Amino acid sequence: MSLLSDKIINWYKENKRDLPWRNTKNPYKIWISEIILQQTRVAQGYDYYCRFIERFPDFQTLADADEDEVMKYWQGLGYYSRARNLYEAARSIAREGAFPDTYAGVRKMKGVGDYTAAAICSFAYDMPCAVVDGNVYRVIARWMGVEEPIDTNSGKKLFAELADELLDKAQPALYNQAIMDFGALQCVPSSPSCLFCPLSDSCVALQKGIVDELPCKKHKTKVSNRYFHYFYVRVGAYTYIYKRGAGDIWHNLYEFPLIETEAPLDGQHILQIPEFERLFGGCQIDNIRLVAEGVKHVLSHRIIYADCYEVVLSEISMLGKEYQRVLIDDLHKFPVSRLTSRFFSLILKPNI
DNA sequence: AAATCGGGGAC
DNA sequence: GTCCCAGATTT
Repeated sequence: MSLLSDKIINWYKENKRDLPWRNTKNPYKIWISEIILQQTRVAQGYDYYCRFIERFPDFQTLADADEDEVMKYWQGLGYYSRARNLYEAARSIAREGAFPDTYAGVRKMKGVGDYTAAAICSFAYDMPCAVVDGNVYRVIARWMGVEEPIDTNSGKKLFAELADELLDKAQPALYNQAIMDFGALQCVPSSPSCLFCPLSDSCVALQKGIVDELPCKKHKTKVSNRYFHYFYVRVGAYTYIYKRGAGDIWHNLYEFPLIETEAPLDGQHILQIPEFERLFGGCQIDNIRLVAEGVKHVLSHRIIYADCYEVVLSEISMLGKEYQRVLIDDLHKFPVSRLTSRFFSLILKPNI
């Protein structure tokens, strides 16, 4: 065991957070917690974990559920492929009969990469697998003064090797938990309290005065704009929604009929484009009005500007078969994006 | 190797 | 505004 392990574990015993997915060796619960926490802060995922485990206490219950319900429990969390992969993996496990108990078996599960496999195997099975998440990158980069970028193949390989060497193989679960909590609470990204850090006397980055520069990244994510025009169709007590397909954001979430344009387009012009005719051709439009304009919705790599129109159709009108007709009162049952959720509350709640 | 995939919170 | 979060998958 290294110097790092002793000091971090001692720090952990004094500063650890009490979290519901700790103090269990149940691989299912650990798996669920790890998927929820991918790129997600504990504070954001905490309630989702509790609700998810309450509704789906084991993989068989999850496998027996409808995918729409699983997505509903994921609504608002983001990165929805996690929920789809989780469901697919649960059905696969149900076919196999038992949760995998080898590293290779765990690593093959849909949505489980190197980090999550190491987390499950160390926490549930006490295997000597080093986790390498954002916290670990930061702690190792700073403590050892590694200036290699963490977002390149060679950089990831280097940090994985370093993490393996530093792992306390006698107590991998405890060490892994400790180094991640240490990164999350003590060795924080911005303005860490190095004065009160138990590693300050051996931290290379602190000695060099480059704590704030580490870890290094090579890439910046490019952000582009998208322009969405939604149509809240009203036919009596009914409206229309559709399920988004693969190859784009919000796969398997529902939303109102949508026209996307490459640039902003106002209400005068939206009526004249071919997509509008394709959507509403054959319908008798009694009324159309703009209910929300230029609603800004920010994703990590996109900025969406969304309009929403209310379109009142006569009773005989029908949209294409790709759209499903649902009671307006039932809209809340469908899994939707945060943006669509906003439109729901905007439209469905009475104006004061 | 680079892009894609959400949403929220800290600064 | 910027950066990051118990990352994985696709191209």
